[in-house]
Amino acid sequence: MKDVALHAGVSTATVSRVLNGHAAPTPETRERVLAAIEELGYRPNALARSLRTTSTQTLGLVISDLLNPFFAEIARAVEDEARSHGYCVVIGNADESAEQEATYVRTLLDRRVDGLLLCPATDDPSLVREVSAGGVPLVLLDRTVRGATCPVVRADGSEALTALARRLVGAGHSRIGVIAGPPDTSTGRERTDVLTGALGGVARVVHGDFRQESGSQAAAKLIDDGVTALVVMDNLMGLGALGEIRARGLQIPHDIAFAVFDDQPWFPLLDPPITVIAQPTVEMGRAAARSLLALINGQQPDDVRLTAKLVLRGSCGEAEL
Amino acid sequence: MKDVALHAGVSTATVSRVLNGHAAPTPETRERVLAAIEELGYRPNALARSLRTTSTQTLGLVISDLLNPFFAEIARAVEDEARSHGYCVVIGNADESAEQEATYVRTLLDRRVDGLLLCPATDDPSLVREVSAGGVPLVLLDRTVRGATCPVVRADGSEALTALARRLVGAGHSRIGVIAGPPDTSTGRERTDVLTGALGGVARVVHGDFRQESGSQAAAKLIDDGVTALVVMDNLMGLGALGEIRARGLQIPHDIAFAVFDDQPWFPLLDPPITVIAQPTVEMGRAAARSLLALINGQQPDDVRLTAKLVLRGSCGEAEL
DNA sequence: CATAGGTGTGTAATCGATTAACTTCTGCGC
DNA sequence: GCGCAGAAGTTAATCGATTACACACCTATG
Repeated sequence: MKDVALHAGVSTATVSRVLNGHAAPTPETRERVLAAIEELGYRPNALARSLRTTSTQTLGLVISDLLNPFFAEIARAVEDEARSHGYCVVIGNADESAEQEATYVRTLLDRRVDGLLLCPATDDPSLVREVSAGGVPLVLLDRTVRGATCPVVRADGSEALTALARRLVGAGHSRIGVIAGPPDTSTGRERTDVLTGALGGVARVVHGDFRQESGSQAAAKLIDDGVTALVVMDNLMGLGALGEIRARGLQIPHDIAFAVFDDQPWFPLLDPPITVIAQPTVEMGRAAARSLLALINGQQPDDVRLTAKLVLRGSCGEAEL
Repeated sequence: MKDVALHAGVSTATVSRVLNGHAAPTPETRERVLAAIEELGYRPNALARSLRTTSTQTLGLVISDLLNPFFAEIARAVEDEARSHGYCVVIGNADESAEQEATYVRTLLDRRVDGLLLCPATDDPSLVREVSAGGVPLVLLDRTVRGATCPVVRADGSEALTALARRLVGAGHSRIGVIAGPPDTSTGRERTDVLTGALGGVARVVHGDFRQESGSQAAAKLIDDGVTALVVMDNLMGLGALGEIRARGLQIPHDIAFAVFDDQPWFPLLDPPITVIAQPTVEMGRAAARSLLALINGQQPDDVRLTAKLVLRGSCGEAEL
């Protein structure tokens, strides 16, 4: 920057003003400075700027698994929305581990992100408190924690789950397997509670860890237990469960009815296509980014609750109804 | 930091020395400083540190599409490897657009990443030159550009493609559709060249843009053209092509043989399971990160060329052979 | 007992920007 | 011709770290 100033025969202050579109400089001076910048191929150092202004124009996003298309889609949406407001997004992969999550959150805070979007790995509120204590704007996404005091953006699947339960029971299933998420995540618990509530006594619940492998294991257990329908609470576990069903040569929906929470582009391609509860991932990501930006600008955004929708495709024997 | 120094009754220099595990401080001083840090909940400002040291301990990764599981997996691997060496990764989403790619690259450079990993959207070398001119370590991943002078990490599918071609021709197909990537990407061209070369005159090539929609359109065109086999050069286009095949009620492999470049976890679940050429994504990501770190440390890593493997599953009528 | 050599700390310059406060210059009114 | 307002630009402090150099103190040595 000093070089540019020298080259243009002005002071660094003037260069800075030109760069930031500030009040003062004469059109003529401005030209000279821009020419010098061009000629020297100068690019301002974002670190120095941020240090001075205490604003990095960056949001942090900590998710539990980049490989899960659900989170990938959310990340993409967050990024789009952020970019359209001049912000960058730094993504952190917690790998469903509370420790890694904490590590990432601290790293991001150390780098002075202007705000943080978090999909908490567990419902333990201590990390959230730590962030809030540091005064950094925080929005929770997809999952919440106990006694959260910050805005939360999530999808509400109650209606869809209830409708699904009604359908399964109506179709005569009297032993229905539920592959749930970890009981220490809000989504793991809430979805399961709603579904088992709606199913009455016919539900058999096994908890997985939101990963493919746990899906197949849980499916194996439930099938051995004689269930005639399987509802899986996450797409990766759904993938695992499907594998197990295939491996055993069971026919969907004849031998077993099947449904998954969270849609995937390839679900319609299976035979039969998979019935799902689809979450509005893009809207969730955008809404979360918007809430965070509002928070950064000193506003107090409300919680956002979007509704997930039941999409009937055939894997629960809809044709037969 | 000044507060910590005051609190511990030492100078900021000493605090810094304790923080960085430097030679000097007495165990006793060290204790006092650590206690003060603890008490005040002090965390060093990474921006200031980076400004001073000109090292951010951060790698930039610019990929063309986070929603493509292929890139998501690579990103994940890069991140793992980087983290294990104490580096963070900032991911940028170019959306298969050269402009956005350039924007992201510049943003990352402005933030002074220590090195850059790039999956170039086109084979135009100007952006690569720009980065190199800035003296920032750069490694290309998955794709290369014309006259690249930096290390490149990619998967070689020649053998697999040749084997696949032999199989299809051997099975009697005389009109084989190829859905290729954009001709201005190195992978788009090279894979297609190898395959069409091995197929002789029976290939019908349509170029897509690595997105689902273009896959269905290309498939429609080729099927109308009467092909009896379809090879798709990327998993997203493969998804689109599959959709088109299903929509037309065609049976794989009876009515049409089908294969995809790049494996996906759900391909084995289809009926029949999809024959693919599997790329070693995780190894690609790790290797790229390692090459970049080597470059940062002043070494001169070689290009890395991993081999993609043909996985026969049935969608090309393997059972009948 | 002066002197050299080590140790542990402190002082202050530095990284590259932003910006408050100040200087200079121009033009205008009386 | 003097004073003064307002515009254009400069000087220098600042953000929060790192680190070269200086300094004080201590011990071993000739």
